[in-house]
Amino acid sequence: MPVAANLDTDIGWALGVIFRAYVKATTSVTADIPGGHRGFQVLTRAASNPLASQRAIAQQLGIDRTVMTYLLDDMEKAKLVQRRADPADRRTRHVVATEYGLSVLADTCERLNLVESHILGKLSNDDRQALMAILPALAHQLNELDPITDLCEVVQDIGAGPQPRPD
Amino acid sequence: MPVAANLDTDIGWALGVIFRAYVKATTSVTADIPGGHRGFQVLTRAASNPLASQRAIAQQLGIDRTVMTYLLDDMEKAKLVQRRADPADRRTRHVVATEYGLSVLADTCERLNLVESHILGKLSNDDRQALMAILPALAHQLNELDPITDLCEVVQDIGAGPQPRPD
DNA sequence: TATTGTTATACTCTATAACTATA
DNA sequence: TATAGTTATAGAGTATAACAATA
Repeated sequence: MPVAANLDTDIGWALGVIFRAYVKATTSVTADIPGGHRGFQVLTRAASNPLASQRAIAQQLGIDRTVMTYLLDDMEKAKLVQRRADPADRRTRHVVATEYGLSVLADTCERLNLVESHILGKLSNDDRQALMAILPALAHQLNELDPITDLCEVVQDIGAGPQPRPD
Repeated sequence: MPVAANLDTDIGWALGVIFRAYVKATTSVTADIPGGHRGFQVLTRAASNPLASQRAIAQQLGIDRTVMTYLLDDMEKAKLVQRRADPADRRTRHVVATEYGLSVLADTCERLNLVESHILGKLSNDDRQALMAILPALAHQLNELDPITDLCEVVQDIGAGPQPRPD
């Protein structure tokens, strides 16, 4: 029986390897920020939109709202951001970056670009530019296309499923 | 102060979103296999190379060797693979897929391709083909380029680091 | 002594639900 | 009633070190 799967065509494997490598490589770069690369992303959102609520940031970044609470607690302790009650709806809190947070962000960005260059290192210029264009576009699509969860329905129509386990 | 970082150019964010979407979407597809998509990858390696040792598979897949032990315990209980002592070096164990394991693998592959198509759904044909070529190539490079760990040295040369925290 | 694999421990993430305060 | 945020708990995943067997 020939096996169709090999690692060269397994996108999941490739994504995992690349993502892990990215996280590993950026760990030292984002060491100043609680939560590492995730804290960095929160800081980015807070800096680019001072009216962003916890919930909005969490949704955009795929972070659970309960995790967001802990993360922001740490980031506030580190003086990177501040929570401010929205006067219009006192349930929601805006996350705003402090001056110090902005300086850390700028510094981190600079070093992050170096790491990204290193990660994408041996790709040709064409390939690199293609990736830098396609990856964010795809991510945006997936982020808006919310219910990725239920692919089982799509998939269960194709056949009888695997053979019963020999017990 | 203009902020250089925005999410559109943040490869880390894009990778995270895409990887999480992939894992989420494949969870139901790989439900037959202990460890989900990771168990699937182990099964793939075992099927494509019956002489692959635990250590070799773990290294290739970026799985800790202690995790590999638990994972293989579960996969053996599920009758998907067997451990066989290498006659040449009795410390190492080969991981071989069972007949049942191969059938589960084939079935899973089929459904996985559907999920991948769905994930890459709205990309143009050109973009999809570009991704399917670049991603695995990059992953291979990163996997061989072992010491991704120490980018701090590269990075620490560029400047004084962030400003001191205001206390 | 070095390596493969196993076991045990602790630590970090994450998911879930219950709770508050607002609307 | 529904929503934003918080808190507490339990579970999964992960890292670490100590250990046995073999080289």
